[in-house]
Amino acid sequence: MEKSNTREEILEAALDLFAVNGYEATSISQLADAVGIRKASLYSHFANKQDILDTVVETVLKGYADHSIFVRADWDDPEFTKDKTGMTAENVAKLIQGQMRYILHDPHISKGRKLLMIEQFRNEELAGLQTKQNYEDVLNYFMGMMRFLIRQGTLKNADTEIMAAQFSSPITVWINLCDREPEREDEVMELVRKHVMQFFEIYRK
Amino acid sequence: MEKSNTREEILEAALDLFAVNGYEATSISQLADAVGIRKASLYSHFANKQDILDTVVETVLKGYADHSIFVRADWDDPEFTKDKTGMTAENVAKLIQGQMRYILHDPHISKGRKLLMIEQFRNEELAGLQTKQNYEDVLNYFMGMMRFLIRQGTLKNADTEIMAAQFSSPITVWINLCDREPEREDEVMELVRKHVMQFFEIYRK
DNA sequence: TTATGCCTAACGTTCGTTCGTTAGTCAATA
DNA sequence: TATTGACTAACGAACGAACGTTAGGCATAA
Repeated sequence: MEKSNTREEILEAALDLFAVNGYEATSISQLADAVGIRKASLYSHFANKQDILDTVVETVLKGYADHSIFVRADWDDPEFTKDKTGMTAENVAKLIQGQMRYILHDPHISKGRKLLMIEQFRNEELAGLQTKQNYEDVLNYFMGMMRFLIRQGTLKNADTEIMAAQFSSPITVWINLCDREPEREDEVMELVRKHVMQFFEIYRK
Repeated sequence: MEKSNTREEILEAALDLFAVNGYEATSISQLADAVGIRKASLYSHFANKQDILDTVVETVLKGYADHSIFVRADWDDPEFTKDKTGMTAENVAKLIQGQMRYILHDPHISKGRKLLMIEQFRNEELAGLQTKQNYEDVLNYFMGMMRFLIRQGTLKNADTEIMAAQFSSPITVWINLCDREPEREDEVMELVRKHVMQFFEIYRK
């Protein structure tokens, strides 16, 4: 018989449901139905409902730490930036669009993001995670990028924290829009292109 | 005997609870406890739980239509802009800070905003409201402002939709941050000041 | 044999909702 | 002025359904 992976299926279904309905509004029965087992069987894998949420969050967190674009980049490391010499407006626009497509469509990332959004006012731990992942890490990443582009002579010198906020915030807002209305992705991608082009224009040295 | 306003107290408490826990995760008993009556008494005022949500949303919507800064402004109307001649970077920064303080602290507005945020993936009607109120109306307002500032000769000519997105998105992101971590409001207000100053600088004609 | 994974059944609690009752208000009527 | 009846808003009690959780049984695999 195949090795059972029910535990992973439960976590998968839990993330699915929590990301749309939230933790409290998702019932053990719904979750069991989604997995295709009886609800009592869930307790062969987890101590209780809270344990499922904790494990889901842990998994999301680990996936983020392992795969996030934003925490792994180090714009002060020559090794990281050695293939970043052709950072024209067009290329950066394409880069950003690619990163957006990835974080919009990767199932774990997008559901994790929605979960944090939904639970941010009820769960203090998740509120902190939301600030770190979708604000501070993003801001830091783009601050590094701005410093690099200034150092390169592509952009003029200015407060990099503000530059990073002005560059990244429209993207953050548009990602949220796509999470809500996925059919607007093409429209948003065109806006992103225009945004990046115009940003490079106005900050051009 | 005093005229009873239990119905309004229920709606008040419902908005309170829905904005933090969401609709499904808020129980009729919690709501009754918050108001200080028995849960059966709620049914003297509303047909059922859904009716309470509908009325809350209706109320929030009406309050928004009546008081929103963003839908009432018409930057093409001379009557509206006649006292807007002194729109220097400093003055706009102060204006924005004032508007932010208002929408951050007005109880109805802030709770309504949180409710939309929490319910945006579950409730299609509220998803549409979220897009309209916190994206499209805001963008339109600032597009009008940008057109005005270009017409005045304060800012250089550029795609006003992108300008408005670049101007408003950091503000949107920071409002969300303050909703989650209110103690960072002062820090955010300083960022807003810097953002507006730098925006006027880079787009200066 | 032991351990695992899923099952059925049942637990006590809470859910949203309905019912009938009661006390108080108000206007019309006698 | 006093009596009546309609109306309202609150109540306690109870409903069936769903909640999260536990216990015990029964296969299969190690």
